[in-house]
Amino acid sequence: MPIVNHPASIQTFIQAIYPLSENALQIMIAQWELVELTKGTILFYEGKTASDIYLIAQGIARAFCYKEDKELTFWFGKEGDFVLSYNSYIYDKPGYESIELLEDSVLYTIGHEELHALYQQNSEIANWGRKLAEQELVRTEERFISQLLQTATDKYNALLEHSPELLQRVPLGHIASFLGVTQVTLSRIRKKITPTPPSSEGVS
Amino acid sequence: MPIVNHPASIQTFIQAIYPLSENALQIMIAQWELVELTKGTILFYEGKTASDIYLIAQGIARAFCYKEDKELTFWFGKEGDFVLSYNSYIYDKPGYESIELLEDSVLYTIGHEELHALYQQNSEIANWGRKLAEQELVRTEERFISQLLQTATDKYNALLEHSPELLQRVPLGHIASFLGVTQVTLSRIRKKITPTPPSSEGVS
DNA sequence: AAGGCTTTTTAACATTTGTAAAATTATTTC
DNA sequence: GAAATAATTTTACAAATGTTAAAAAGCCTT
Repeated sequence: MPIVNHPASIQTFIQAIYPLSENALQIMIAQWELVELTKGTILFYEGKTASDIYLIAQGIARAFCYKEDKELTFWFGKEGDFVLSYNSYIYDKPGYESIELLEDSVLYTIGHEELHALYQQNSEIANWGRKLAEQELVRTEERFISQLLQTATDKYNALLEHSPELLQRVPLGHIASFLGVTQVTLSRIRKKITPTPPSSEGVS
Repeated sequence: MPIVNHPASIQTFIQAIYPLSENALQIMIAQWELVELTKGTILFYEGKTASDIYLIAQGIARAFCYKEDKELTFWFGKEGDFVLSYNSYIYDKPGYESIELLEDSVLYTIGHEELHALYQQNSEIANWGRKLAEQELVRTEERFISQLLQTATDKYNALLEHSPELLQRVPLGHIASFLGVTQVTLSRIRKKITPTPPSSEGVS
């Protein structure tokens, strides 16, 4: 049984970054390949140099690195997100993070060389690549700022509001490290927010 | 008296991002304008929408935002760095930060519209813009990761090693907030690192 | 070089978060 | 549906950092 019946088409995801003409779009999508990968698959290994880029059509992924021997999750990607190790890709050097699928997933993929060739050959696609990097930059900067400005409680509430489904799909240990606290602290936060889980009796 | 006698030329700074052909380079630099601005000048105001981009030829700047009523410095720029509020520029919305010159400075500047027009008209410049965003992304991501992985002591030592001049040019209050701690904590860190400032007597 | 301003350090205390281990709750597997 | 496994919460204590205020050191300016 396929993981999804009707994943959003790759066109939709690509056009969401920066609109391309029909011609540029066709050149672009011809280079992407559909793959289905299972939960637990590592898309990118720490210490390796990036070679492939992914686009998530269905599924969820996380990027993490190690502090001492604890895993630190610092990024989640879901449908419509592009997956690559920018630090490895830009400087063509070993990356410091691993990227793992947290669900059975459907992805589109393209090699770095192929994408780079498209950037050189088509100026619309070059501008598409600029927009992708710019959007990713702003997302990263906003996370960085929120790390500075917001308490873990603030950030947990923001998650509750903007990505409630993430809390359903991802173990709390990963969420805690994403918020920059231990799981114990996250538990304390959750307890404060839901003061006493109301007993089911007496609730109409 | 000019602030500098021989600032590095704009060509050098632009080519450092991504090499342009002589033709593209000329198109590019024709649009940039030289300005001298004094210490304390605000290049970008929180709440405003970005309109100009700067390149620092000589000087130093910081980006900061407010947490309650304390200033939080989260970025420093020096010679060769480009200055813009990406979050405001990308989505054409009010930015959350202000950017201030910490020294009398020499800068090159261009309007967003002009640069955007160059991206559309010249594919080399579009790829230049992609590279700029990608490099900025990696810098931001690396700072974000170091915030997660490193203690304030680690980060201070890294500053000492990689940007010792920054510590000379910038007040410690700004450095402390850049490292994500209070100035009191930074003082404690410095005390540990330089256990007892050796008295000048007896030192040959 | 004396006074006034700013920057940096120190002190004492309160608060928060981390650590490690146990207890509880959910989920899976047979 | 009982046992086994994994995930989450709780507890008690230790360690690190923040807060507020005062002291010390640096620096301009006259």
